[in-house]
Amino acid sequence: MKSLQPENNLPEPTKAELEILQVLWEFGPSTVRFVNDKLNEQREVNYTSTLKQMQILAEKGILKRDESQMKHIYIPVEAEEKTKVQLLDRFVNTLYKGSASQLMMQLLGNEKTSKKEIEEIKRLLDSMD
Amino acid sequence: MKSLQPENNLPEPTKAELEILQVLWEFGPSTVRFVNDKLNEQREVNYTSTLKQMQILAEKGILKRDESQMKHIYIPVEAEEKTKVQLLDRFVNTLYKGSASQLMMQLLGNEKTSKKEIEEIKRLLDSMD
DNA sequence: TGCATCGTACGAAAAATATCGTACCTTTAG
DNA sequence: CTAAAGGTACGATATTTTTCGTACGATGCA
Repeated sequence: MKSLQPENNLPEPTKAELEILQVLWEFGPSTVRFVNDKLNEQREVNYTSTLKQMQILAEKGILKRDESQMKHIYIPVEAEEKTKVQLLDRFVNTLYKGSASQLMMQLLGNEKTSKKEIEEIKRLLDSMD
Repeated sequence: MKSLQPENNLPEPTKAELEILQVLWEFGPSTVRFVNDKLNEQREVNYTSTLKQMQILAEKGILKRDESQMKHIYIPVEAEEKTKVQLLDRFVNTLYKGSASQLMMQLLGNEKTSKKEIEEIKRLLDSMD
């Protein structure tokens, strides 16, 4: 049986894994309890489910953990930026054959992208010269 | 057991499903045979696997098919743009809390985004006024 | 000390995805 | 007409991802 997973580098985080990463990015290194509480603000999840996920993430090398305390602290191995860049890169490649400007066009054409956002982007570009 | 799938609208195409959609977008309505051949240029897939996927896509309402011939022709229901916009939207929301400009910053900061791409983007923005 | 509370470990079930084998129908070349 | 080639249908199996139940160790405190 063939695999769809990209053989290359680090494994792509799954949806549930991303949810957890987001919490860690936003609030910094945390315990399972903390992450699970945050998740439950959005949807019901069992504590042990979150625990398991975070253990898996640790196995995969996406998180590391500090076991010196009884309450283990989990920490993302890679910085938020790096992981996001990686995901973005894959996204652009998959959907836009690597063309960032094509992606841009859709962002700009999207009504949900506000005038304010567009202004922000322009300012960014200008400041790059 | 809880579901991670967004309850809202149309189901998000999976990886394997996206592969198929890309072929249809690029080459227009096609037979399973054609799509499968294209896929096999990239990786080994059994004909019946592709067939099954496309049937599932049809069930989900993502593809429709013309059965008037023996060789069924599959056609994407939604236009390429619409589907991509939807995926992009979800992507921005998930990773950047809906901030398009934040996504932009990463695109621009990414070394893989060439000077040429950046120029292209600038031209785009200017032509929007 | 005894027990409620809060933690981790871990196997296994459930769900979602992806792949394939086999049956069987149609078309076509000979 | 018949066999080979090529098509669809569809259940079964694999794989991956997600969730949960149960066991059991630490801690805190009456």
